[in-house]
Amino acid sequence: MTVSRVLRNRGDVSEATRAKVLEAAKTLGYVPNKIAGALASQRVNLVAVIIPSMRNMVFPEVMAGISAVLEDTELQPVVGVTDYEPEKEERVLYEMLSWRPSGVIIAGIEHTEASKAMMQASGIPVVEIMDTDGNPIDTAVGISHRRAGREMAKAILRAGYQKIGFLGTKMPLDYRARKRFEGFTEALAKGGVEVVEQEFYSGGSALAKGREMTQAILEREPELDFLYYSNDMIGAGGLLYLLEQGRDIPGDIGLAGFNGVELLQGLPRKLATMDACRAEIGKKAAEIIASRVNDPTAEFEKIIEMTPKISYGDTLRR
Amino acid sequence: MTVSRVLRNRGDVSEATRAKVLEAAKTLGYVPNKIAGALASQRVNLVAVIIPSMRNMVFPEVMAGISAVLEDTELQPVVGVTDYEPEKEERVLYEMLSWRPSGVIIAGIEHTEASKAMMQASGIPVVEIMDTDGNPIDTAVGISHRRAGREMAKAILRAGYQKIGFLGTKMPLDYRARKRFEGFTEALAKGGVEVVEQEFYSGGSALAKGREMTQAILEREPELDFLYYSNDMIGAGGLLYLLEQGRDIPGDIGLAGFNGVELLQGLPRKLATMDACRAEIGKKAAEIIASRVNDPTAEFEKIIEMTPKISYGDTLRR
DNA sequence: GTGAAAGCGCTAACAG
DNA sequence: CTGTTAGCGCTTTCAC
Repeated sequence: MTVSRVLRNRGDVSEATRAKVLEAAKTLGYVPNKIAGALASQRVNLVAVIIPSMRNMVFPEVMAGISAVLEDTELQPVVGVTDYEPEKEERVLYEMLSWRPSGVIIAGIEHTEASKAMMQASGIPVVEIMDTDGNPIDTAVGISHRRAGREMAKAILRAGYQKIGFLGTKMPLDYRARKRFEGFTEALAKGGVEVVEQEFYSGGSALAKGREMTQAILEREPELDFLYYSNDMIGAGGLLYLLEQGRDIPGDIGLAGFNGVELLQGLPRKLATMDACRAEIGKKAAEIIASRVNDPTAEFEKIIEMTPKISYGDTLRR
Repeated sequence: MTVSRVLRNRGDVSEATRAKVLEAAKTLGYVPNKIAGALASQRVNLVAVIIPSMRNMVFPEVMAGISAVLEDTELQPVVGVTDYEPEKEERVLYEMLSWRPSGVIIAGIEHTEASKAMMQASGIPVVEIMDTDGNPIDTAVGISHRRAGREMAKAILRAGYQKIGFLGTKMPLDYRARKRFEGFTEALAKGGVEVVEQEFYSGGSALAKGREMTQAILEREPELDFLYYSNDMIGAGGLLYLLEQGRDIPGDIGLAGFNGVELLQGLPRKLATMDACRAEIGKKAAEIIASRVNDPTAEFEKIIEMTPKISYGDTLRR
């Protein structure tokens, strides 16, 4: 009836009735039932955002980019977390799709067959973010992690480091970290250099783990002159440790991480790193969803690759 | 019809038909429409979780506690972010309630009148978390920040520090930080000590800001012998700065933060802090929601106050 | 400008 | 065990 029209500012309603309705709604604490609304109108202004974790620094920033863009639209993000588990991703996706969102933004480009089928069948725009090394279902926005690893390797070679160590997470399902490592070793190999020693961790405070791992790897292989960390947090731990040891950085030994986290600004030395373009990725992904929701017939690119830049900081010679 | 029954494992269905339905559903990539289901059954297995920010370390941990508990139930968390703005909280709440969730978990105990009215009128369990200094709508689970401030002040007095500086965020709407500060000054006053100097910041990398602020406050007031930070991140920045300056900690100058973030484990010295019981709060809040959803008539406590413990670390004399 | 009627895709309750 | 029926609270469409 008329009430519905007022609450949605649609159609012509006289000022008088309009005011009356608003008044009544407020005093009653009335909140319209979107479930019924969505069922009737076949429209849900929700965008499913599916990410592996909230504790990674990376994803809150992506979320911020998404929120900033969607804020100016009718759309709202709803997040689901997968803990890096493909089956959980599948469950979360199923759950979210059953609410018939207007679009999906999902981290990564690797998914189970069932997940891919669901997204394909959903008929809504799907944007896979963070990684462009693969075949997107619909659109992918991100960086090439393989390339990121290669670029870092080249910078290290240019600087003349020779005995390289790699420190990372023990996560078989972190495809992006793995791709970086692959690109890294591949480019080093081209320069005739190889990764001499590796160290992996899981769980615990990343900063503390970074210390421990750095100590451990150097005990096993004291001759290392460069340490490449799979994320900035463990890199920062390593940096702190080496400074305490009085090592000459970046002369005697160089360091680099990955991500460009804000935290690094406050460290005694700036860790070399590579920006993962998190906020831009979120922004772009949200823009794509928004525009395709408004105009489902519009053309769109399949892959949008951002170019991360190396930041040399104080731990990597030029 | 029967399809509905098998998809929900309800009622008796023969194995034969059951298998057939499942088969068909899978090949078609069929995802049931929860919107219609919710409308018909008047049940929505969603719990609205409303928090100020995702970038605060604090809230991801609370979320983890909530998720861990809800994982074992039918319920699912859906998060909304308010950016510490009361009107945004109001909008987010309205939006979420319009989807008729089974319960609400909301950070803080201060809300606009409209927000309170909505929650009251919703008729669903509401748990206000993080803060117990105030009048909960329904149930509150958290710590008393006023008390937390007092406890820290007492520890500082016991240790004999005399000239205290306070460093915090420029956030008029961070009620919890303010309550801590109030409790802090109040308890100091009882010991005949007062906060000699203050410094506030907003925006930027907390670690870097902690450095700058510490330098600034000590330039203005070099005699300070204790610095109380409103969060661990700026405290960590201050710690790093003072170590570089070669200051004797905690002899010459003491430091303390607030929150007990994991990051602190990896610093050169352990910053004194006070645990905010984040994971426990999330867990307890989710348990309350879960039990009240299962049995709406059950009795429940209005306020559940946790007791944070001081961790002296290496920056506060005993 | 406002009301009335149909129906969105399910679930619940009841028949068969 | 399986089919039928009547809504859930809105939006949409069409009359008034």
